Amino acid sequence: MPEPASSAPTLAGPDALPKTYDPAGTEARWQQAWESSGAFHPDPGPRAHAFSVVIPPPNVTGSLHMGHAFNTALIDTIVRFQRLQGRNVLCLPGTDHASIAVQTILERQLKAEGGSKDDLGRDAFLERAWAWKAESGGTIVGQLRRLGYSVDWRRERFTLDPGLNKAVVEAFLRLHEQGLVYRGEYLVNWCPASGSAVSDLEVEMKEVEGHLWHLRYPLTPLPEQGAAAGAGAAAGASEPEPPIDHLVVATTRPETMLGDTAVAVNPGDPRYAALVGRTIELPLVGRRIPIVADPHVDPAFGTGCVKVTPAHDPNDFAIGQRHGLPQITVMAKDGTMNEAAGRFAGLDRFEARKAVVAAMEAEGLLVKTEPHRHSVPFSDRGKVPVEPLLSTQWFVRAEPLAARCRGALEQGEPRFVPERWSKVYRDWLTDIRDWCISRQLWWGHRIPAWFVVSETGGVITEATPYVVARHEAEARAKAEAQFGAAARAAGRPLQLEQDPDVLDTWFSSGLWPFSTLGWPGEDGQEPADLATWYPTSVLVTGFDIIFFWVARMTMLAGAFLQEGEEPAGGRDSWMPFRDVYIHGLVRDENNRKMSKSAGNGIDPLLLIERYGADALRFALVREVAGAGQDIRLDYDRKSDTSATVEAARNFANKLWNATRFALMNLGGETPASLGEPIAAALEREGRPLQLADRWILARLARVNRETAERYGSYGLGEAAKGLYEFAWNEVCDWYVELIKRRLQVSGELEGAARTAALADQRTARQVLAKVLSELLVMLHPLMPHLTEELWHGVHGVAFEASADGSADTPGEQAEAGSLASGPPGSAAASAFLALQPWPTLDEAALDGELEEAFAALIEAIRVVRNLRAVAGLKPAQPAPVQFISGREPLAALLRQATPEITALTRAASVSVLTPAEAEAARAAAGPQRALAGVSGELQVLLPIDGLVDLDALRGRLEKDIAKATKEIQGLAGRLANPNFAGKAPPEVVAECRANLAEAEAQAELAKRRLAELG
RNA sequence: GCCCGGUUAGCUCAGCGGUAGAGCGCCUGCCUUACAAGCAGGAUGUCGCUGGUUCGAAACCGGCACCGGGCACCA
Repeated sequence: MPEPASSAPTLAGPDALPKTYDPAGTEARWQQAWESSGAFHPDPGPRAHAFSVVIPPPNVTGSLHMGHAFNTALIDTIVRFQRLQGRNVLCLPGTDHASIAVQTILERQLKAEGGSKDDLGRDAFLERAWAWKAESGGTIVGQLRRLGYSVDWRRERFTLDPGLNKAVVEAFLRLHEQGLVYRGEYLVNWCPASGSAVSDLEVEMKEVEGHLWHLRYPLTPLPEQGAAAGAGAAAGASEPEPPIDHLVVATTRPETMLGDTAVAVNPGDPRYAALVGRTIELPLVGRRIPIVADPHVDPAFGTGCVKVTPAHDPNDFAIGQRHGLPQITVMAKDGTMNEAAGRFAGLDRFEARKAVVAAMEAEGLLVKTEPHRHSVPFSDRGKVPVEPLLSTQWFVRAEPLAARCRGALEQGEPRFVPERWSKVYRDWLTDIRDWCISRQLWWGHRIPAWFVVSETGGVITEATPYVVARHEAEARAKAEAQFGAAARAAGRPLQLEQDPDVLDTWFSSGLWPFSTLGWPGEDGQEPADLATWYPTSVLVTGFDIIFFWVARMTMLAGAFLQEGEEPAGGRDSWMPFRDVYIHGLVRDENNRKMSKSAGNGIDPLLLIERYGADALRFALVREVAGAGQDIRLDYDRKSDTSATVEAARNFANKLWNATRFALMNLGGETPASLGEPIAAALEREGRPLQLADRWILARLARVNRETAERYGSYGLGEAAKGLYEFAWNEVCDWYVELIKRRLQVSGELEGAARTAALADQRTARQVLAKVLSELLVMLHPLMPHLTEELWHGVHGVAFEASADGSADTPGEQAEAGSLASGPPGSAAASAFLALQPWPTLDEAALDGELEEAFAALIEAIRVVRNLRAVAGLKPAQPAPVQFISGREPLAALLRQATPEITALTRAASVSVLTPAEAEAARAAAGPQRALAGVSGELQVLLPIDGLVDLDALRGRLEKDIAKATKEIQGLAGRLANPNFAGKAPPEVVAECRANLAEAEAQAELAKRRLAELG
């Protein structure tokens, strides 16, 4: 093992650290250190101090995509901030078994191998599924770690693991006891591809170009003529119309006609009123079916006649219920026609469609075929049209659960961020339909129901009685109690068979916020984790699963975390989360949602390898300023690069170098050894805070306050942007530049001058150390690895930590480019930046006036630089600078900052004059050729006769004049309006006047200078 | 049909009553001993259209157009 290079933290020499930040080693090292020290393993404690998040468990369907990285970045930023705030933070990770998705993948694999799940058998199939889970789950967990997720891996859960299964069984049982789970035969969405029922939510309507076939259905002839023919009011007064002998119906699914059991017309439709009650001879089938009147039929659409197929269409099903029509199923579960379809039996449903149309045409019953664009329900997973099919399934009665949630929402629970999503949630909970939860799949939670098959000849039928139980023994006991005696009397031993089906994945996901915390617990004892961390503080997820997941969680929590009217366990709410932070989706460069199936996903690992996890995180979070909005990630597929992430990487590099600069200039000291820069104390010591110090400390305090406020209220993008600007545009661009002169005490100084310079140097060092250190803390939630590394560098913690030899340190620690020589041992775990307190806000440092004044100073320097650039002065060419200002605060500031101005503008000299002094000088010496610029009321002159490009100067002045003139026109126009002066607030009017005066002064100055150029 | 968003610089987006901002890109000049993944300077917009409210509208209200999304769905 290489020696934990004692040279690495020798930060004084410029050679100690490379010029560019290399994230790979740093990130791996800290991930390892955080984990091995248990930094993110909280213990249960008082609820008051707790903060908890359960992560949305990714499906074990392969690997993570950018959406997960985005979600992770947001959650981790939030929980890391809360940790810095001193909360007892639990962030609980896990994965979801994704029943149908995983089964689909496995079946596809088997098919490719020439087999099928039925060849394999249920047990072997499940074995294979678990092997898949191990692999995919491992990949995903590895990716989450790579992002630096500060979760408690000890508490990692999988929706199919034993603890969660216990919760699922318990939930099913209790819902069943409450009558909220029932079994029955209904029309469900059947996915022929996966051979299972799916819920309404798993169906996606797609517009397709289809046909509308008009079919002629002959009426059954009346036994005797005339009786009913003239009875209809429609016939009117005139000639009796020829008697109607058929109806025409239109359909998009002709094959379903084989299951027709009626034709319906609107009850108010005069054309057909007389026919209601008569019958039709169903073509191809020969069945005699009634004509019924039902308000569902729109008389204006098509012919106003609708064929009714109760077993194959939801609307028809409802009509059938109203009229007591038989339900004839003509299709099998694999999407082929069954025996009831007569000669069409065995044909695939789409083949049958063609065959039925052909047959009707052959019989002269096809009236016409129209192209017709309409919506067809497709299965989300199977990607084929779903078939409404009658079958016996388990359902959750949704309305009572939804009602509780609607009630809670009226009380503001949960709080949606952004608020508008609450409406989407509420609307879905209104007029909700029952939830079909059984799936004809193998991979999932087996339904805890046992059929007493001995009661129905050894097979499961719709009529077979069942018991719901926690396990087979309990089922047997229950069955024995209910059916035992009768069965013995009848001489047939009780025979049980567990329901072969599994539960909808979302049933187990719906329990996630409490099942992961130990619900339902043992023997009625409340689990400690549940007591501490339920309700969770916030759920962070995409808007696309508000119905699937968010609403299911609130509904199920309402069933279990409530005792009577009160939340269980003495909590203040049964809701699984206080806030729901809804974010958008990550879209690709063409604004398409990134998804695996669309093939446009970007592997987060690719970007992490190129730019670092911190850069990716920062880039993603920075993009979310308008929360709830989708984010578009630019990406060049040819080169696997992203300008957005690259910019974040550059920021990381900027921080690296700022720290490098500090370490080279702090003389080996740390914030602790330097001590806090306290204004009063420094004053007493005769080395007071300088202007720039006070300014940056004022800015630091304000940024501290703003950032904490933003992090705490889901303004993560704004927090990121604010810190970026502060770090780069203020700390680096100005503060560091301003103090360079003070940090480098010249060796030529002697005696008292040297003592004073060294004292002032210490002041600057103190401020720099404080600003940098606190900046790193504030940035930590966004860029955890880099800040952890730099913070250790600044604080010199690495020295102490490496002193013990770090027995378990991996070899890579000593690599070049690491600030810390190694992660601290467990004893030093609390020395992690991740576990530091948020910097105390220094209220006294806040100074709005100073910030404003300093902004003016910066602007003045900018004007000088601009003038120099316009005049084409060489960067190194010194030039005198003259400021003319009548405003004392600024003038004083300029005088005070003369050394800084000199350094930052390459000034040969700096003088600050009042307008009167300037006039006097002018009168004495005559006009001088000079560059002139204006910033507010401040005039800036660079008297550099002979050095300048006169044409460029003229151009510049003419531009100034034009600009000022335009401004004068606008402002004067406003002031000329009597209503403005009368109605606008006085301060606005005053500001307007001041601006006008300044603009006029600017124009005049520029004109004068132009004239003086000759 | 119902309900949400969006339309601002070449691109991605902030701003949400006081006469336009950032990042990237672009142009000019700089290897200034923290950083060329950088520094300094610069250019760039009838703020979708149209009425209205207001002293004042990118912002508030009405209408329209276009783009995106969700829900429901008539055979």
